[in-house]
Amino acid sequence: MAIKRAKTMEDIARLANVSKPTVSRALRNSPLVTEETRRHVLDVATKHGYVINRNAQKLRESRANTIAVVLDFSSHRENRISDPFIFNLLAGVSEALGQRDQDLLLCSPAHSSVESLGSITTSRGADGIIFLGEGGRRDDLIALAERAVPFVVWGAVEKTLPYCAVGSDNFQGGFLAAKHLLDQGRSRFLFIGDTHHAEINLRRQGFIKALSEEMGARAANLVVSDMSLDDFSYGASHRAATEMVKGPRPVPDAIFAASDTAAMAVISAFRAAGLSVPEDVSVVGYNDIPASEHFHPPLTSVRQDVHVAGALLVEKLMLAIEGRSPQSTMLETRLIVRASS
Amino acid sequence: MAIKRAKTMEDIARLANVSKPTVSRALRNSPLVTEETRRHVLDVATKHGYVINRNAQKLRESRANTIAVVLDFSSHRENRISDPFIFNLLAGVSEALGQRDQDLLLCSPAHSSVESLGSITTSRGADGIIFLGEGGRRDDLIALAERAVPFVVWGAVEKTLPYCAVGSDNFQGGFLAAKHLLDQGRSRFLFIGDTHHAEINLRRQGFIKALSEEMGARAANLVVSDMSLDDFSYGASHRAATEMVKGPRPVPDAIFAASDTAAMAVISAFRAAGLSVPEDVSVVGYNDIPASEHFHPPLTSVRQDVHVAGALLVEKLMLAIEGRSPQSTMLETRLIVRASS
DNA sequence: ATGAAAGCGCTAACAC
DNA sequence: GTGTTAGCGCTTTCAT
Repeated sequence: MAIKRAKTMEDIARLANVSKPTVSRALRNSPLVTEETRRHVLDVATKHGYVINRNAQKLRESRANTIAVVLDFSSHRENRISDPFIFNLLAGVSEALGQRDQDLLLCSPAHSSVESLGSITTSRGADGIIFLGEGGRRDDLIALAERAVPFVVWGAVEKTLPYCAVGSDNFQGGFLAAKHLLDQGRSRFLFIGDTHHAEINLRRQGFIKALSEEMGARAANLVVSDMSLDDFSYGASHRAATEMVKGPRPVPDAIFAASDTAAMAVISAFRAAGLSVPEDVSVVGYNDIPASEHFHPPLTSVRQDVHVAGALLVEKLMLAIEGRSPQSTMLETRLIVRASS
Repeated sequence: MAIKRAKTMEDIARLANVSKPTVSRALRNSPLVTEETRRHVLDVATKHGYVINRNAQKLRESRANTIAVVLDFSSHRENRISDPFIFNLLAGVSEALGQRDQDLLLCSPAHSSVESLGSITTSRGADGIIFLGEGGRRDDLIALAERAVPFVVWGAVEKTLPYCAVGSDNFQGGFLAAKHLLDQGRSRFLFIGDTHHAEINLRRQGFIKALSEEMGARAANLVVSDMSLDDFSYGASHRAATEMVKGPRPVPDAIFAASDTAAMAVISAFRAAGLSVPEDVSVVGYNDIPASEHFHPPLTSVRQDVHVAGALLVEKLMLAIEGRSPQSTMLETRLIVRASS
């Protein structure tokens, strides 16, 4: 059997007795071609299994119809961090891109600096970039905003950012968590999370805000403490919580952890130390990952709609690519109350 | 500010006082260029922030250095199926591709038939395809194997497959699970899983095999039953298990569920019915998803190395692209014993 | 409504 | 070692 060279537009043109541009127009549903000709061309094309060469098309056109999505796997793999939230987000983005017929180029930042990621657009491999998480590279992102690279970021939303961000309303999430814990009659509060992350810090601010509003009413007998973790893995959280339980009494009776994984670890450590959840201590997590519902006890958590998030990220990026300047948006958060609180 | 047109190779050539091909050679570290010239060209290129146009390059070259990865998000989203195993696999593949400097084009089968996915290679958007899960489209994959499209599949590994597959040794996994349950002195066995899936069916076969080997020794007082679920979600599994507990006694005292999610659901249902795990019933799951370790009780599960799996998938696909015919491979499975059994 | 010609940015063949 | 020429497969003028 002879080597099969893929059919080109020229081949189809010859087979259909028309010219190359006519084939092009027919395939693109141009109004400049007779319905009859179009039918004929399409017939011939499908019969011969013709598929357009995307690379030639991309070279010729100004747009690649491809979006680069940057997702930091590495931090997830090494410690089996188990917070699958980011994957749900990826699914949301994937679907939104599919609806717009955009290809999704998945990039890992591990192998490439933000600098070189920026060049993915100038190298015309993609029209724009979606960063799923700022991953401690905010400075790089700010630098990238200077260059004419269309991109949007899932992460903390702040007025001062020079780029478009979409993110959960972290402040509101923390606020809701605190309100709920106050409603349970708790008084010794603990916040768990690495406040070096902007998102986490906002959650803490909302948390504190709700508590301080309450201060007056409750004769200032509220106690707020912090446990900062720079490693969100289950293991690290568990160790830290175990240490804490061994420490000075009384231990907190209300915990807000900035991730479900950490919340689960803490619950586990507390129970191992003989404390009951929610009897002795109420716990609230963040992200409402699927496992939270099945945890024992089922975990109260702050949920955000990843589906909407994905659609929003894509929509804004499209605007950015068209040269407009989309606004950042915060997504409503919702407290899913379960047995852990 | 004037509109910035991206610099082309020609621009760099002019700026460096050399010809276009020389720039090309310099960038590609061709031995056909003086070290001095190369330095000079590279200097000019970096100084002017030149990045090569990947589309032009792809059009010209026979390879795109891009791999399409097909991942069925939809089944995961709708019922929050929560088995993040496939994402870990994606991470493994992503890393392996990164190491080989291959781009990863993420495709959702929802928007595209296998037929059209096959054309992604002929359209030169990618050199080959990695299917992460056969997702009930085995017939399509078999059809695709007829066409000259390089692809590999994560899924069931069987001698008769006309394509290259990489997968966990499902038979061995089921076998190990049964052996372990037998070691716990159990006698009323239940297998949970949709045996229409080839992978699941193999797990069941290994499970049955181990039990039947034991039959002789134990005076045939073993009981084996099945619970088939066509929906692996936590909710469906939970409902089915709840029904079962209400049914005729005695209930099983040893359960092997073909996914961790289902295992968790069953444990939860059984405990709600007043049964204890592992006192009354031992449970073993499959995949060892991160949540398994944190479940209550921690779940015994069959683990497979996704990191190795990703590397293997990529390696074999590369061979396929080079025109060779890589062999299918089964990955060793390991039983991670935890408190649930 | 259709065709002829030009050119997107790159690399491979061939000259020198 | 370097430059010249040609062409990858497509879309877009510009004719007709």
